[in-house]
Amino acid sequence: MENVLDTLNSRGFIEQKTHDDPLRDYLESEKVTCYIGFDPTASSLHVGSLVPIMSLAHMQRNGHKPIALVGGGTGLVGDPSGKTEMRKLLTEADVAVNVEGLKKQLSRFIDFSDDRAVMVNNADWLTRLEYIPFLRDIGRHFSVNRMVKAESYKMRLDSEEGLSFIEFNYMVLQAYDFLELRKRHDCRLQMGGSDQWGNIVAGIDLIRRVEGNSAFGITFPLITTAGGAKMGKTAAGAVWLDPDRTSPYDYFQFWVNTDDRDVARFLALFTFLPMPEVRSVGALEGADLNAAKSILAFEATRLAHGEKEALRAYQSASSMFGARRYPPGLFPSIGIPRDNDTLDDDTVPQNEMRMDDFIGGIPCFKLFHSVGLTGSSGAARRLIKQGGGYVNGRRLEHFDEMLTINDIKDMQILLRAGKKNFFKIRIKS
RNA sequence: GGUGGGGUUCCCGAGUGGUCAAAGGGAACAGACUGUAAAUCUGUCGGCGACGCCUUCGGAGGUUCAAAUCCUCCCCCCACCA
Repeated sequence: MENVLDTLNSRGFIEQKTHDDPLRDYLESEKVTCYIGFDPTASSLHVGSLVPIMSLAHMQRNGHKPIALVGGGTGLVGDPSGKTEMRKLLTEADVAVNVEGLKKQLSRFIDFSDDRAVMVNNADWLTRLEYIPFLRDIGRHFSVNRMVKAESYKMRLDSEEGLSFIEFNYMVLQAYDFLELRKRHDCRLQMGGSDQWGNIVAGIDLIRRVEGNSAFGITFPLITTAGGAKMGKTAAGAVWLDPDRTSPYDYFQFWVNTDDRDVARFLALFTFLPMPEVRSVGALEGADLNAAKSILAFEATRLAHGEKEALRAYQSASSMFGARRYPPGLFPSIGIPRDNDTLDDDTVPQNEMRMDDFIGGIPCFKLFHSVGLTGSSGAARRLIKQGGGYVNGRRLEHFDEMLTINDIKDMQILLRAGKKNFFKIRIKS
């Protein structure tokens, strides 16, 4: 079997790693256990966490055993690495709720059955630590001189805001996690975002000092879009994996809107499609790339929300924007519908209104606002004034145009804001 | 604890009595161009059925015809000193 290191490398997961050859040998010679920590700062993971998640999934597919560590303990402290501001401290209750949410989502990507992967919560050991023994046993291994020089603290040390003592301790706690997992699960590989390098190396050092064992680390590159922005953010904020926060349809659309230049890279990172097929995308140009974007979106949605939701989202998009034609040779290995017989657009945002509501007529800008297509009715006015408001495909001329029963077509009214934002009102009598 | 510097509309950041819903930049949104892309150009960018009214400049009071701007107290941040 291909070394998982090569898999990760060819797919663009690796930014930096410790011990080149020993790490390779380690991964080749045995079934290893590796871990990544996830911050329970919210009750849902978002697209920004997908790289670590996928890397764990690759590990598992290659026969290794991943540990997903949920930072129920470290979440109480807050990681300052690479951050310009201190985070709001979470309460224990918040963290506990969030941990539950994360577990559920990770299970979609990683198989936790039969001990094939493990989920742990560092609150189990961190919250029981006693200060003095901890300082004497662990703290003595850390050099403040070195910590102060760590890149991860640099930004904060240089900033106006400074670095509080609680955050300064974060590195020590994360290093301790690694040691703990080494003891409990013989885990000797930690992975994480590039901002975690300092924390990971601190753990490796600690393991060596305490146990004399060597341990390894891999970091992932920070994924940015070709436009230079941090990947995974939209106007509405983060793109969440929780379907209640970001609907499968929006999730699908997020991926469809990928920049041309990012398509192949994202297919490699965020799907399991075989690399030879991914590389073939590089040959596509212009509008043909859109088909590849649909495939990226379909696969990404399928992984996060399941096949059924992915199909629904795909079909909704097709009915709103028109069906795609796929070059026949493109991605033979996936189950995206090649014909569009069974269109079903019921994942488009929608609500129900009564026929009676339209008898007196409703000013269109009010309606745009009330269904949530705009944030205020003033914004709806602007939208329509600027020519961005549509009803059933017809551009609205005036913001105060009245919508009446005559605008109901097939017992529905389709509103559109701008090019891509649809809302369907279903009418019941 | 002392001294000094700060907290402005999503973010950065001007503004030190009226001309301020508050410069400039970024982000965002819309339009044109396109391919549900990028880049570019144009417009918008607190709320309100809206040439007017209402709410905003850390919080609470006060001075004034008039306050983001002046005064008092309080909260928070930063630097240096202790």
